[in-house]
Amino acid sequence: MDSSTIPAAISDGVRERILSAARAEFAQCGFGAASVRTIAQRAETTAAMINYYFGGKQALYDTVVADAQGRLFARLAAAIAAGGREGLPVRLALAHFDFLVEERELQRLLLRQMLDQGGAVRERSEALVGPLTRLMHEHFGDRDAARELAVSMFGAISGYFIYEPVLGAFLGQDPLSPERLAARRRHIAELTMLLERSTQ
Amino acid sequence: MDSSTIPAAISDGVRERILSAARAEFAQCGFGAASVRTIAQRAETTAAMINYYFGGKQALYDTVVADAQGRLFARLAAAIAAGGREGLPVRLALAHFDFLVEERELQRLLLRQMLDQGGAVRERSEALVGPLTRLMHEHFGDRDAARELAVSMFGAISGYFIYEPVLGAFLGQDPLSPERLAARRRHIAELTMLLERSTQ
DNA sequence: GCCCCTGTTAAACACTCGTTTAGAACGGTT
DNA sequence: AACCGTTCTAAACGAGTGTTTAACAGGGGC
Repeated sequence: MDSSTIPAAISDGVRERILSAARAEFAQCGFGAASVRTIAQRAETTAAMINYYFGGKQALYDTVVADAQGRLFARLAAAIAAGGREGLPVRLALAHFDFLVEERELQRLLLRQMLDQGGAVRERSEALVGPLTRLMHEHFGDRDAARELAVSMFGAISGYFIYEPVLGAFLGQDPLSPERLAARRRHIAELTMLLERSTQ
Repeated sequence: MDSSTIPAAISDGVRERILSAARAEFAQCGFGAASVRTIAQRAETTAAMINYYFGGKQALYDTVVADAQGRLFARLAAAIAAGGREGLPVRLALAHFDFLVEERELQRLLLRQMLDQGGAVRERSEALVGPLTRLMHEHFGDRDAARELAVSMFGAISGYFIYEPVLGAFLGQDPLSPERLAARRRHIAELTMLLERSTQ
């Protein structure tokens, strides 16, 4: 919610306002249910401006999604580049976790993209997953067990946020409170180290 | 895809045809992007029949979602009721895994529901999560570590299917092939036992 | 002065949406 | 026979969809 109003007031470039409004709206409603008029209203413009700057609803969506994918990948790449072999799994896991905490909007966006256009994601995923996979192989080899564990860790990390609406009843407290997030972060780090040891 | 055509041919009750067409369409497109006319076409009827039998698009959606939630919960409850304390975590994990393998459509449906109407899910989750949580507490006590691990396991299991479009590039093979699914199932069981031991 | 280009607006376009309505067909009851 | 409720169809309704269009400002170059 903040990300559509506050940045809109700071930078008053129409293109940027549309982009951040679209990010919020697409994340909230998905591509099909989002309306260009609503996006324009959030960006304090008219719908025609969206076509003027981006060429159409689909092109705007593609821009927003590519941007989000790039941001997530940059975060993970930075975690890999940060240090040596030591503690890399924990760095990767925590980078993913922190990304999801700070950019919950982008997670919704990318999740929806996976649900809506799984096929399109499959085609483009080579460019995104390829480099990350290669870097992982440099560090861990290409053992099946390591790959399997990596999938489990990514699922465990993002699952906490995906199932957040249901976790309140399960955990007995707000899953997104600072204390809860800190506890979850510790758990993720410990779990990663435990699993790392188990493959050695 | 099959679930909309084959069952429609078997049972030719209009109400049932609409239900299974709606399940497929809502899972594929989400509530907002799905169209009652498309659903009617899949069910070989007219859109007016949807209002005649269900009262409207929203009511049809609610029916479909409640049915899906009930099916998932029944599966998990059966896994809990199946035996004693011994091996319960593994039974629960594998029940969840098998549910997702057999009913991928329902997973998409419930995932979308969580994304689209997180608030509504939060309200209704007590009825769904409550009994399951109570049963878990009977078996594991209400230690924080056990709850945290349960969340991780649910995430790891469902994450495999959520990220399926991307996993092909990461794993180097079709994530949904029978051999791959069998390997993943073994991994889930081993992982669950490993984590169970770690909390004792 | 005039002209061109960029940014912006409001109106209109054709279309789809969910829902409502009037009426027809049908089987069963009286 | 006439009547009834149920099931279904086809058409229409108003609202909202993405996109296009024509007109309009305003600044810089000639």
